[in-house]
Amino acid sequence: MNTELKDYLKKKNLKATKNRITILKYINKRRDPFSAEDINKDLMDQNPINLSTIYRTLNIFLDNDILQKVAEIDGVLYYQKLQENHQHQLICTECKAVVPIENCPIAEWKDSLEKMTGYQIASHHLELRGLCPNCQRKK
Amino acid sequence: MNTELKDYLKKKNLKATKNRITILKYINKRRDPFSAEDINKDLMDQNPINLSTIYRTLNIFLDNDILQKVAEIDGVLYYQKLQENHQHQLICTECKAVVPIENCPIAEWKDSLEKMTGYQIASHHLELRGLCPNCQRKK
DNA sequence: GTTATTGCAAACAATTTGCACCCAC
DNA sequence: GTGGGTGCAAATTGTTTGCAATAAC
Repeated sequence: MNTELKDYLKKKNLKATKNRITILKYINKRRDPFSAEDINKDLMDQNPINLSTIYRTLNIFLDNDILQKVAEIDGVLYYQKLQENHQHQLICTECKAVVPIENCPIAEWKDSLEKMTGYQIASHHLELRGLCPNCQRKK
Repeated sequence: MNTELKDYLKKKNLKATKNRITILKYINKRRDPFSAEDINKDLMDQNPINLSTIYRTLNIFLDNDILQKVAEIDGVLYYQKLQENHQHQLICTECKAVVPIENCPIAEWKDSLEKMTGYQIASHHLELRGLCPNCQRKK
């Protein structure tokens, strides 16, 4: 049972505990960013896991390139499964729904920006905010 | 003394207190993003101001379009004087030097993104990171 | 059996808040 | 003089940590 996930963790030199497998499953299922609190609430009924354990597991998953931080909003960290391809977030300011954006115009802009500034640009972080179609209707 | 700053605050319907003028001066001088703690440390010698007061003042300045939040890093909020024209930050990962970037490719991209997603995009936040010319030489 | 992981409670750090005093108007 | 601004201490909130019990190997 869950042999695949167990092997995945072991390949990363992580002990395959019940909690880690539960959290890993959760991460794999969710397409949008989530917080530690989200995990805690969503697993409460089936597999309650202590908040400290969730935080510790998230940090271990970050270190092992399973997860990535995608935002920090009002003092809350949001995570997402590490994406192979570069992507950004479009967040609804009302309901907090998130749309991942795949194509990004920054790449093409990078060269000219490096020439202008002399900087050697290594990475960037882009967050867009607005109203989702649903919340527009409610206004 | 400081008549200009006093009038500026009064025009915004804010009482022109000593603390507010001191903080306003600080904000006007600084070109790069700063935290509440930065203000506290930098004013410690000349004009010590209580941290609560600094936080309260920053929030009032945010509400009155004097300030803007520019980042939230490791649980710390960073602010900057509200810029008339839209701008972003290019931050050196070594020495933390900041170059403000005036032109931004997102504006042109906005329309097509709104069509694609149905979102009504209100704002965006872009942060670029890399090595400044100085720190490149040192490597 | 050994060592890493877990749950619990306590610690932490940034920010906010309640309250009595004080200053700008 | 009055009401908003301030300092102080205490509360709050998300996250981290110390420690004893436990589970993975």
